[in-house]
Amino acid sequence: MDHRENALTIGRLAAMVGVNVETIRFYQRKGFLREPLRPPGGVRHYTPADAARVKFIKSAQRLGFSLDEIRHLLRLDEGMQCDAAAQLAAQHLGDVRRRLQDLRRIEATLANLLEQCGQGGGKVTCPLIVALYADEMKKDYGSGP
Amino acid sequence: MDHRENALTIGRLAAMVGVNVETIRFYQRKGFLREPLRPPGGVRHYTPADAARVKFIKSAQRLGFSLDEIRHLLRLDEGMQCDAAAQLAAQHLGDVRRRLQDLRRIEATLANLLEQCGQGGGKVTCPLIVALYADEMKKDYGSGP
DNA sequence: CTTACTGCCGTACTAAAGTACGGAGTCAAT
DNA sequence: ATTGACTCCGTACTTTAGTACGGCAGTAAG
Repeated sequence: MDHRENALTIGRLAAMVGVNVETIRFYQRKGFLREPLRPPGGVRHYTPADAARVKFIKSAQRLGFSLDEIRHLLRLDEGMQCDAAAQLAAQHLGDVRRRLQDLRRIEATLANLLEQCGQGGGKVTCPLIVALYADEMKKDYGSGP
Repeated sequence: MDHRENALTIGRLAAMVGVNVETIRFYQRKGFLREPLRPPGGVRHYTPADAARVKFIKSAQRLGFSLDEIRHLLRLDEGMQCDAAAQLAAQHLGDVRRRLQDLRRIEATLANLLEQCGQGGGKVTCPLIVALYADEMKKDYGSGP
């Protein structure tokens, strides 16, 4: 009773979640998706659960998790260990906040530089470039990765 | 009168700016650094200007410019075209702000999720994981790349 | 029956920004 | 003069997240 008409083939699954077919195959190779049921013909067909899983992956990526982190999350999902997931997420939140700080600093610097660029009408040297060269004095190299 | 004692060799330059020797060579291959003076022996030695240039690159990277963008910046530097540099920077500022927005959204979501994780003491399902699965409903796939 | 469309598969390729390696050559000091 | 550290050079490898390619098989329509 598995009328193949509306079977969820790889192509349909891919279209459904908005990814490339190759991406599905890639996830499978990497173990993010289990090998789905495969009736005699050899054509895999997927379940809505598979679609959900891929969507999960994509959602987590949108939240900035790497595939490696997502792999953990999925493992946790299998066991539903809330606290472990929360810990992972907390760690990730820390990362996100650090990146946020960096970006804010960058934004301020760039905006500032651009403002100066606009102002100095008669100056010969570009404040942006000068600032980048000057920046070297204010940073300590060797501490950062 | 180039007493080799304190000549800026590749190793010293690298240590000075806090990068790997191979990175210097890499920059050279990619045209970010000109081939430096090379007295008979074959050992390059660099000038403080080279160090400044590498530091420029690293500073710009800290501001989130890619090497490709930095290449432009450096070309502009050679001609000191302030307005072109400003335009490039403005464009980049736009990028930075977009990334900032994304990150802020991510931060809010994660923080929210974590808060819920802490609250629900007796719940079986993890809000984080559930939310990631649920997230699929709120996003439109197919519009983004 | 032929053409077209999918699906399946392994393999190879992409981009970015380096890192690592192995065999020479060179330099300063012991 | 020989050691040990450093340089030079080209080539190959790394990571992340996929994409692309080319050949073959099964199904559906004309």
